[in-house]
Amino acid sequence: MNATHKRVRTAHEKENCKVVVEMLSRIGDKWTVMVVGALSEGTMRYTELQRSIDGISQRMLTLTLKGLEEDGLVARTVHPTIPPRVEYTLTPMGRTLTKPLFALYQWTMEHRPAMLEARKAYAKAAAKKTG
Amino acid sequence: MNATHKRVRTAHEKENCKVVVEMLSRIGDKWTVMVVGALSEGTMRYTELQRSIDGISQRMLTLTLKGLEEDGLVARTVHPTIPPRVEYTLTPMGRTLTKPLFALYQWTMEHRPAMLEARKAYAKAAAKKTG
DNA sequence: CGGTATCCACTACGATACTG
DNA sequence: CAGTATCGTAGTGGATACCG
Repeated sequence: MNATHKRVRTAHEKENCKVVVEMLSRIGDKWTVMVVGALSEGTMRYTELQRSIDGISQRMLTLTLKGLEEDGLVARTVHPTIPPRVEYTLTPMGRTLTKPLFALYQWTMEHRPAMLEARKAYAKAAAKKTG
Repeated sequence: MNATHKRVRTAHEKENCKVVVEMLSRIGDKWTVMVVGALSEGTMRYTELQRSIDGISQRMLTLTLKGLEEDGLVARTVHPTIPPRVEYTLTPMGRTLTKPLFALYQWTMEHRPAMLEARKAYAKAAAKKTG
């Protein structure tokens, strides 16, 4: 609180917002969330991931895994056998990410129906104006 | 827990993952988070938002606000004065969104240093390989 | 003031082909 | 099996100009 009528400083001040945005751009994209989700169930091989994540291309799987590895969220282990066996697993830090992701999941489940409703209502209102 | 060595069913099963992804694609993008962050401090006018969100274009501000309004997360109030005065505010549902966003913010603050470290280490390791 | 409309650059991504 | 390399395209978003 301060003496003026103005706001208190919250977590949503500009600077703080930017780091969330920065994070979201790295971990909040479609494929990254899917990969983290898949790996949250345990270690997986490249092809397993590809099969378990519907619609992902080799290119995107590779890029996504590289990004996660670069950020220290996923560990890559190569078993130098023939044929090669490469396993991916969440690092301890990577595992902690599932918690806020789960918070988002809960929020989603709780509010998705209302949002879908809102969208229908919005569409209806727009249609009324147009037609 | 179940009898097999396999996983228990978690929030990260494919289907559930998809709704999180779907949500993220609507509320997880750069500008949406910035707008929600700005509005978490209270009602704001269009131009105020534009000034407070660094680098946003009119186009994106308008599109983002429309999206949020469509989803029932932001309410738009037009005061038919001259010059016009349009105010945006988070709906009750919109305000609940700040909570999981805050969880993400906390995670970010906690793990960002480690991630930056990891990235440096990764870059160094890559450089060593290349020569 | 609070937008809309148009254009255009950039990039993200899928498809495809090839490799150790 | 686990990738890399290349290409074409569709969508994203900034810049600019204009409107009620």
